[in-house]
Amino acid sequence: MSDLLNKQFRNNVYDLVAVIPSGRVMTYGQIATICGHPNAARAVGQIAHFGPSDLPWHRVVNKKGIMASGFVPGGKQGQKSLLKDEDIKVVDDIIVNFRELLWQPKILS
DNA sequence: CGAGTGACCGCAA
DNA sequence: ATTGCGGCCACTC
Repeated sequence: MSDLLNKQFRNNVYDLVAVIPSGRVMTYGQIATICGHPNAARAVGQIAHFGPSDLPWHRVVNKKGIMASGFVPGGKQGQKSLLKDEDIKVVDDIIVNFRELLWQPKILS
């Protein structure tokens, strides 16, 4: 049972991250909340760390709008480049207009 | 099986 | 406003 729930949570996170459009960012807390675990932001980070690299983790940042990843291929440098490549301006590792770029999905289907 | 870690968040002093 | 602490969840040792 618990295993299934854990798996579901992971699957949810994967799905959500995979749906993040280019030029948009999302916070761990937001993802965790939408997944059904409001305070499982840390878990999202763990899933991101051990999860597949097929997903745009570089669009996932912490509540401060700072790139917490740094673990993505290329390190923070690559991360910043990727974000900039998507019209996301980053200054001092902080996303500009982060509030505006924050993508809020309309409830998981 | 038990304990520790971590790409976090929120609240209290 | 800033700093410190706890709590939650998943994964590894």
